[in-house]
Amino acid sequence: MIPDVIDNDSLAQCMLLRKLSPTEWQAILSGGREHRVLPGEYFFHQGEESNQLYILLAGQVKLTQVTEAGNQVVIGYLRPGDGLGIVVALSNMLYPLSAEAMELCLAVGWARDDMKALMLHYPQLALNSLEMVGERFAELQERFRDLATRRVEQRVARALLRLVRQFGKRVAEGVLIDIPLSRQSLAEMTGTNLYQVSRLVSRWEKEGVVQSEHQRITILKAHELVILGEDL
Amino acid sequence: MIPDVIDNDSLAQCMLLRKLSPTEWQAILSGGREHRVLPGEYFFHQGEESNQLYILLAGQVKLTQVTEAGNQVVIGYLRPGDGLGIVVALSNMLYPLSAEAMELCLAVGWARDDMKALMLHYPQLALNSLEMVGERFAELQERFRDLATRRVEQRVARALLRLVRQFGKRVAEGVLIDIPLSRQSLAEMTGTNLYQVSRLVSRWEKEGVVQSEHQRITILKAHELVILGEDL
DNA sequence: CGTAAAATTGACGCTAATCAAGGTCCGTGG
DNA sequence: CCACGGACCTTGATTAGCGTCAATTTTACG
Repeated sequence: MIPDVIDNDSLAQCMLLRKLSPTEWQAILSGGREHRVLPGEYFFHQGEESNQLYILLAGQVKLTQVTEAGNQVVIGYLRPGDGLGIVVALSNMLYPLSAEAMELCLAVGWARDDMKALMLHYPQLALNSLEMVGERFAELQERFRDLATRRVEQRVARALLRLVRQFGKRVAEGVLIDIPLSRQSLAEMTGTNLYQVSRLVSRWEKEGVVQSEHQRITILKAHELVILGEDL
Repeated sequence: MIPDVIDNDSLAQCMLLRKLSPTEWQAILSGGREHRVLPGEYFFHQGEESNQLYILLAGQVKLTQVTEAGNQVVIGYLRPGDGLGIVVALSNMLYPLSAEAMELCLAVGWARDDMKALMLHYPQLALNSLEMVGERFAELQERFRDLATRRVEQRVARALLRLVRQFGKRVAEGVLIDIPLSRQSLAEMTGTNLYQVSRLVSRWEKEGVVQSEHQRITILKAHELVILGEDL
């Protein structure tokens, strides 16, 4: 049974459950299990058998890959309402990446076969999943194109803008990216190294475009970043 | 009505229709329309409203994107059995890329809403779609990681190996990549330019790893390419 | 046979990765 | 509360990798 922590408001805005009735929510959710994951712990690791999929209800999650050579790549970050391992688990693949909780996370998890059964019974569930995957797919494609065609400066600028869209929080001076964000992670998102990122952020800070503290970046002039990202 | 050209054999191996019965195939296919697309023509263009989705039955299709700056990126190639615009159309997005027929193509196309209705009626259809998307997603993620962490030489080597897996055809000397493949296209797949690709292919040809004619590449020593792709 | 597209090769210059050295911030335990 | 260690960040110098331009050759196709 799903605890009271999961109120109807947070469920209503979850894309997986759209166009389904609250009574159907109950049926679907009771097929899953509640999971709590502590900061620093993992939902799953790259390379494991994928037999479990989740919907994140609270907390932030970081998705990373490691290459054979040991290089890390940050695939992205998740917010409440996002899905974890949905396509992967349904395709019987190994998890292609690791999902780490950046703070205390609350999620609902289903066994692969249970979710398949649910989807066969509530086809709208599968349609919603397709839509969720579609958005993620589009974003990955955009980032792929960035990596293929743009220079480091533009890629980092655009990565910051994406993070603003996802985690932006209005503050007095501008928009704060409300996750702990190291130079290293930004580099791993944009296919470069921490040195380049550090240089860029330092320069932008001198120019008054951004403002940065330890692991925190605030965008002061988003329009400037847009221009930098477009390459002119 | 779907013509006889579409025999049961080619349908049986189409992932979209797996775990469905031949009578269900008929119902699903009769909700769609047959399309023929001539070489050089397009299923759809980047930026158009996506209200149509397809399953490719015969022919090869090239997926490309253009950036604002005018750079082309090759997202990939499709074979018979692959889907076109499935996620995109179901997510009510604009087509994020263009799909060009490289030869005479035969496909079944559905209107977005018709396919949604079919999926609600035959949930297995939606599950199969999710699985198809999953594979494509994993491949894109792999290529993203390549772009983020590997040097040009490795990326091109690995792109060739992927193409071998997809379009490889055993010939006397080795494995032919059985699509017209220009240096330019190979460059657009790997985030570099035709000059680098030309140099690499020339060198590999001197070393006896590959053999190339106009727009055709044959891999003679795949294991060598694997080593090059791993970076040692 | 002529034209346009595709491919080759060399030279040059810039971008970005790498290495090194030192500074800053943070949580932990004495 | 302060000292310490580890993670995070900065900045400069160096160099390798890569993109770009230019000139030429090869190939396909009408």
